[in-house]
Amino acid sequence: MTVRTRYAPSPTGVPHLGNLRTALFDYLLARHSGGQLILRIEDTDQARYDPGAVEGLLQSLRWLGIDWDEGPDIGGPYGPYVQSQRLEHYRAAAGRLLAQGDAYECWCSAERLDAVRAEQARNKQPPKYDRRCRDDAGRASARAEAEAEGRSCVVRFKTPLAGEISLADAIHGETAFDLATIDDFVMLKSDGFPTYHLAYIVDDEMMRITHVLRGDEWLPSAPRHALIYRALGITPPIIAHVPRVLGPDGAKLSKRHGATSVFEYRDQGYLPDAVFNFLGLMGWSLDDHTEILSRQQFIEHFTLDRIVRNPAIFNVEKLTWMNGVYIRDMPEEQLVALFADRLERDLRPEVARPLDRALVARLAPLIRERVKLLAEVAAYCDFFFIDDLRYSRDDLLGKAYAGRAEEARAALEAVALLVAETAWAHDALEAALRELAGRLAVKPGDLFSLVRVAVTGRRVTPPLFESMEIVGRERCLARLRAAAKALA
RNA sequence: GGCGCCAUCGUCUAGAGGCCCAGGACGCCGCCCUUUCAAGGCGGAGAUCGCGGGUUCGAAUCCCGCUGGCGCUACCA
Repeated sequence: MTVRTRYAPSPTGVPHLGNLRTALFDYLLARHSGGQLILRIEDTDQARYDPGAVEGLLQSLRWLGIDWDEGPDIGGPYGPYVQSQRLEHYRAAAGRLLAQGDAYECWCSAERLDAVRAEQARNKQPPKYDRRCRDDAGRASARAEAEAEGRSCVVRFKTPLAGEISLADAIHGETAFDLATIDDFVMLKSDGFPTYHLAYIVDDEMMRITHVLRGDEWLPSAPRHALIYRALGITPPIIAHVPRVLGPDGAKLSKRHGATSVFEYRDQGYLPDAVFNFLGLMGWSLDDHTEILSRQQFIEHFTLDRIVRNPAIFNVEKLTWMNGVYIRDMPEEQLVALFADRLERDLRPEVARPLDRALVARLAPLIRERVKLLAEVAAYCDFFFIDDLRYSRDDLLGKAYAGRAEEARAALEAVALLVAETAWAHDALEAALRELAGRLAVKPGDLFSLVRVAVTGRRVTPPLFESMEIVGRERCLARLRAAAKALA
């Protein structure tokens, strides 16, 4: 039997990292076993429906490099893959359940339901539907009221009043639930749309899904699902309730923890490979030491039994570290393209575009091991592109030359003289400046710092002499003289 | 209130009775390298394996209880 997994998000907002992690697991499981990943849109909540969300969902998956075999955009043999287009199937299933006596119509008003729950809460009772419509008499009177008010009904499952139902979970094992604690839950809403419980079961069955991965917040509803499977005569798929991804304070990941959408990470310059790797390790591990895994390795090794049970707290610092690893390990050519694109976006507007790729290619090796986020690139190398450097007098003088502007000015003049005549190679430049430092009786590092700011406008830069070599003699000279002049 | 899930360094995790007075990674601290910053190398601090009982010659690993955190308890998913 081929494995068929599905990722079935609700289009209710921006794609969330936690959800994406589940999608990643679905993808990995499918690819590991040579099966298929199905994408299905669960838009059964008309109130929360966000029309732009589907496109965002698709984009975020594509960005992460997760591809699917059937879905709303590409179709497939079991379509449509959007639940709002499959209402007839849910109605048919509900009809069957009704006919079998496993469900009943409930005509109670929302107001009555609220009142019942409020009363239960006052009495410290578990809030549950009081089953007024479960028997014919109650239903008839409720129906009369409803029809007088022009309301329609919902369809509820007729949960057995007593007994137990047990269910198997691929991660949590077997759990038994007391049926007495389970409500007569709604399967079909009054607007004709199904609830999640009915819809996913009908679809998974029709779409031949073999493995269901979902957040473990669904675990408490699983016995309801077991009831539906049984009543419909469906053999349940393998179900795995995966632990969730939480914010740093242990609460549900939300905007106040910083970025929750993949797009924000993408825009900051996190690489899809790094995010993929990082997410793949949230709740799953290969062994006791492997941190960096390629997509292929993930696919090769991913199995359900190595998913942990406890929730994972999202740790951006580790993601950032990992991103740095990916930047350092990336093929040169690819990195240059990435840097160039990013620079074209981040550099001051007066810098002419497109950028000189050959120049980017020269500077890339100088900064690649310093950059953890693409967003940092410009700060490391903007001086290669900009001549109008902006720095303060204090920055220029630094600690070493603080209060000794005249000495600094003289030193810069001397450097300029050397720079004008030294062979244009970083090692020659370094040798010359070291020698000058000796003559000036200053520490080489102090002199270099002065020159660094004069030439780059920054106190933190790639290696100075390699940078100067790339900036070029004339531009270096101009910058040194400008700095000296500023100190005069 | 009811039901359920979870519980190893701050964080991600390894661990499926002896290999563990608990290993790796991020982060943190120190040293080395060094023109700044990184990267890299070396070293360190950091978990009485939530607590209490069992079972066992022996428990992070099995059982029970407790505590804590979280989730569900909607005509949301």
